[in-house]
Amino acid sequence: MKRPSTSSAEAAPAWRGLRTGTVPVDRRLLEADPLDVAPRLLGKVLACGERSGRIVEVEAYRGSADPASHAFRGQTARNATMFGRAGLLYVYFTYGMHWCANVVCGPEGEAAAVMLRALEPVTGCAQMRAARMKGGRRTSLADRDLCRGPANLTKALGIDGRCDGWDLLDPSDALGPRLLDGGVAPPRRPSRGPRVGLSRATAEQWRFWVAGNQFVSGRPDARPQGGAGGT
DNA sequence: ACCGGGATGTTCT
DNA sequence: GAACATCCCGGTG
Repeated sequence: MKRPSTSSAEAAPAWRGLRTGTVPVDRRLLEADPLDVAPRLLGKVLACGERSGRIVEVEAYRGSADPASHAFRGQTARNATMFGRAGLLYVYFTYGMHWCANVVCGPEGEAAAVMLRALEPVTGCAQMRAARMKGGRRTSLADRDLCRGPANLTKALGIDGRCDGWDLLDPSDALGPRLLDGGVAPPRRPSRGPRVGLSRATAEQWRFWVAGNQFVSGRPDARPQGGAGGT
């Protein structure tokens, strides 16, 4: 028999199988420019109840300096959380049916956030799958697709508008959404490119992801760094 | 593989 | 009234 010995095409992430970790992310890490925060969130863990996943893809939104940001034209009822302290969860509703989750960063009073676009599931896959398939017509869902895409990951973790403004770094809360540091260093050289789904500021390369990771949304890395050799 | 469109409702012009 | 930080399905090569 020919067993698929998928060698290079499906290289497993370095942190596969590592523990989730229980230490909240240091808030000081988030009190910086979202362009610096975004790549440093790669490898951190977003958890909600028993469900958790490693962050593998993010986008930076730079508030008043960013025409594509919800906060570009100032504060409104929807984006108020973006102006809060670093570490809050900004959740908004879009396209009439989807929720998207962001980690607020920067100094309080300044609107800045990092949108979470994809997670690599770590725990609670069964719950995630149940949440994703609820109300849908799907009959199966691969682990790889559980938290792939910003709206998919919120649905998988059960995050919605009720979570807007939640403090992700509150160690006393083990049921709501939280941001954990499992001691895994972010990739030394993350991939980056334009943000997805925008009509403004399309030249900015403010999307960051773990190179070659299978759980990133969109198409996998066409070229995993220096792949000029093989076929 | 790639592209096009529909679902669905809040937000802002 | 248009746009929207999306997703899924079905059509076509």
